[in-house]
Amino acid sequence: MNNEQKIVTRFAPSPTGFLHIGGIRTALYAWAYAKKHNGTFILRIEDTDKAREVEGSIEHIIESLKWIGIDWNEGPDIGGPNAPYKQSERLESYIKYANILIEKGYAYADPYTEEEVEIYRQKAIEEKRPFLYRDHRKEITPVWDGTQSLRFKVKDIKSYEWNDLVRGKLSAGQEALDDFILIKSDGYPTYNFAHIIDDFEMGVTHVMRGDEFISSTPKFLSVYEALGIKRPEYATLPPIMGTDGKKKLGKRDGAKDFLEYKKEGYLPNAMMNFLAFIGWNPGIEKEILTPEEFIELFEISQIQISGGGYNEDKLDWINKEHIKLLKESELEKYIFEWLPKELQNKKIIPLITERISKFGDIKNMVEGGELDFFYKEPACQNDKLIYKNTDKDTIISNLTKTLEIIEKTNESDFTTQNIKIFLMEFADSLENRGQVLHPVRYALSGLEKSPDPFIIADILGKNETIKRLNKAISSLSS
RNA sequence: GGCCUUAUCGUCUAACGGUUAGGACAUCGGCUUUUCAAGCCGGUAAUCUGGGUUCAAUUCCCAGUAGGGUCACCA
Repeated sequence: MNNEQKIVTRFAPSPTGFLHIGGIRTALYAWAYAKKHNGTFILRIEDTDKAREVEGSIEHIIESLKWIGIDWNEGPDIGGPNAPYKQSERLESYIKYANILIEKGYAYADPYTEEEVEIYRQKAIEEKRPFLYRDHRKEITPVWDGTQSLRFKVKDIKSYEWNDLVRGKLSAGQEALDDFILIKSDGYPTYNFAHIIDDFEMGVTHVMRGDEFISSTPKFLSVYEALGIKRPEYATLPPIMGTDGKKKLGKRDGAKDFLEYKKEGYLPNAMMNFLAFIGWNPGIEKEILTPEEFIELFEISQIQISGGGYNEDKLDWINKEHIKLLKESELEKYIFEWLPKELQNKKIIPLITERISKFGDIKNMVEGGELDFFYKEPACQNDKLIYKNTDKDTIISNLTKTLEIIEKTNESDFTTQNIKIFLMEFADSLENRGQVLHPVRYALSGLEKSPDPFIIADILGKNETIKRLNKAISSLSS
């Protein structure tokens, strides 16, 4: 039954800075597809543009992928049977295939300087027509000595039609075919050439890529034909649009470093879940998926065609749902990472998990200052201690009674549950519970909107609770 | 401008010729309630326009419109 080919996918970023969600999503799909089919997932670094290279990018990229939980079978950090995994270290391969193309008459040294070509290009732009280098071919070209750029020679100018796993039939006009550069004058290959050679040598079977590559596919196809090698399957992913829903998301228009999400306190599994659904949908109603469930459900045929924006509200919701999925120990670890030392108390965990969606992410929640009162004594205003139209003396009396209840409670019985039972018993004896619960809550938190008084008292502890109640009583009495 | 490509609630989407066009997020209302949040229940809300094809179009075809991509010694 298992005579199908081994699936090999890759993610091939260039080290020109950070990765944003678009890049991570491409990696995610390629990874999930390989995982699902027990295939191989390769991380390859496309560092052929030394001018744009940003130091530290590779480490940053690796950190981003690892954080969300994407791992690879072969890569620059771990090696593998097809090493090396940086294009800058694979130059001999490109030269080898470049020479084959020269021999076959499919490549020639560029007789023009960059400036000369640029003049032709500008003219084409002014005349609002596509620029085609092949319109300016020279009869005689120099022998390639590695100092000029090497161009591919299109012999058969035709329209191409090919099948895409996501989009189905795709096509391109003859204008998409041109004598493009294979090897730059600095000796490095262009993406257009290098990725073909690498994918071939590494045995890549499926390429997940953005729609910006549709137009250049005829160029790739013509190289495959010239070399007489088989191309991988293409799966074109839908673009991720910016929050405005219009322009495609890119670094220039504010796409953020993927690691920012880590800094804001999103869970990696939530991010994976969120990203998985931008451009893919399993067609079932379940929307909260663990990585294992995602891999199991993932199908290329269910990748979306049209582009979609992303919705940070939905990310917050997904994150909240994933928080619910955490085991107690994981939850504690996750939350404590974000809390100042003074707040690292097990009792605060339920309070945080139930209120996190108000803030979206945990970083916002902590920095929002809503938890500050736990370790900073609040400043209470007398009039705000009063519940509705209750008279002041009743409030004082209720606070005093509460104080007695608290003082009577043993240290060992001082739990959220017990405090609630004791206080509610008293509150229920009044005409309105708010006449005690409101002033107590405000006295303890100093906030008009806060968690309930029972859990606050529990977290504060008996002594601090007594202290704050006393303060409120004396403030009202004076 | 040429070429390529896309189009369902505000947003992300389901539907693969026949459905009261389904779900989720957001929003609105109700319940609960000491406030906020959470939770539960319910509501509003969509097939871009115009032509075909068909007994029947969200679905297939064509055009228009609007978006996106591409036309680098960037990937």
